[in-house]
Amino acid sequence: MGTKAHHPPAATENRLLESAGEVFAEKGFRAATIRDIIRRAKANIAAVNYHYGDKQGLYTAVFRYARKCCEEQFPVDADAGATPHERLHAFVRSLLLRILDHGRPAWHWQLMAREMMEPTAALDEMVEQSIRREFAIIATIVRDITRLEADDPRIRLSANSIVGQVLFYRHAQAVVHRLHPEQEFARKDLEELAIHIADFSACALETIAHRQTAKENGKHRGGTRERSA
Amino acid sequence: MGTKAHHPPAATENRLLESAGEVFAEKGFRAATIRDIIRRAKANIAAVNYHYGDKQGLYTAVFRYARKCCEEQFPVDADAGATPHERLHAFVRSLLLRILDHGRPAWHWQLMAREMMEPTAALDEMVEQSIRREFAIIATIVRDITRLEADDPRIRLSANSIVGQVLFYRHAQAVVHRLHPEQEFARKDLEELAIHIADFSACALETIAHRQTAKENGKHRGGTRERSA
DNA sequence: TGACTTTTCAAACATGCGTTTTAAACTAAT
DNA sequence: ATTAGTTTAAAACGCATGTTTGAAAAGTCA
Repeated sequence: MGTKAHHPPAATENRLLESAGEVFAEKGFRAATIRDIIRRAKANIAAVNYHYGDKQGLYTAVFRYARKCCEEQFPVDADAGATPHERLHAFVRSLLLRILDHGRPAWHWQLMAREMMEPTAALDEMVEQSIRREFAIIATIVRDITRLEADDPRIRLSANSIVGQVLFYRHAQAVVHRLHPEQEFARKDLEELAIHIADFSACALETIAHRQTAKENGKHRGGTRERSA
Repeated sequence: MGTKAHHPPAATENRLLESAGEVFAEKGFRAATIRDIIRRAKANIAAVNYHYGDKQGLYTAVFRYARKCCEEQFPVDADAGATPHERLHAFVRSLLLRILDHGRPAWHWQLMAREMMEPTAALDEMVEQSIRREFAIIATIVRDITRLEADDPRIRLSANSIVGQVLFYRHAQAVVHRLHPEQEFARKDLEELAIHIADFSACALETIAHRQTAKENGKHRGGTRERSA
């Protein structure tokens, strides 16, 4: 069986994390079986108990590992220098690629999507240490484009609208595949998708911005035709 | 082996479907246990095997039942008479309420959301018999507002963007709750949400429409500043 | 009523799961 | 080489689950 180096601390631990990540993302916590995981990792069944206590311990370890990997691979670039529209596109593009790129650690965001839908304690950690920061970024971009007051609820709602457009392609991917089989998800297609979503959102935000400036400049001209139900 | 409902019009069968719907939506197919289902339905454990063959059979029966209920409760109203903007709002509002309204059969769309994320054969049936029709409706609305050619890919993308904004609040509900605890989801809040999403989308679509008419009216003026990466 | 079908029931079965146990293999320091 | 400390290995345990079974109950129709 030759290849085990012991000093490099945790050769099998890493294999376990990788395999477990795949399986958890693929099948979900409950449906994932330890025997499947250790088989892919070429480890013994007692390894998970020895290293992580139990299945739940392995899961949280995998989740932390996934977060670490994501952050290393896609550092949060506030990129304050570029224009708001460029930052909007960069944000959308980054999120879209992270979520859909078939790059190697494809299971990271599949895990996250599962947690969003069926939250465990791991989601709290993720919200506080990652999502909240990301949301602040997109909220700032929205504010820069619309010139709305910082506490205007439309900022939060618009940020949700932008993120929602992106996440749609992860959460409803199966539906999109069935509905539009011609839609591919290669790198090139993702770039086009990012352009559309950023453009669609920018159009909406700009209109909101125009309303805003119109309201500020000429208050004598009654309200600026707010669209309603 | 009887597959048919007989003289007593399936009293336990209905209880079984309702209970199973709750449990499947709550826990997912795998994590749901037959013993939990039959306990809530006050039925015997062999009932599911007798009426539906096995767990999988019960699941597909539940799924069909949920679809039937949804369609009865929210008939697809093309409502061709109203203006495109009104139809857009009606569509968004209808989808949002279906997805998030805490009305009695709240588990229907939770099931659907699960299927979107972890598709089984049931999803194919759902796409062909429900989703495709709904998508055609929103695509028509988008086309009416933007005046784009029927086969312009932007129609499909924009429809996705609209639906994505709505579905976000179902798929990422747990994140929204943690990120913005002040956001409530009572009926009133859902109405406001629907107005925002419809408005946000209408703004984007109108800008696209303006580009379109500008392009048609004056071709001498080079392209209308298409936003790009 | 009495034969016949349909439905309900309690119990058991078989399997796969997470976990534990016990011992062996390996490494590193004495 | 001996020792102590880690890591891996194989087998078994206990339990929950989906499923099956065989009979009792309820219902149906002559």
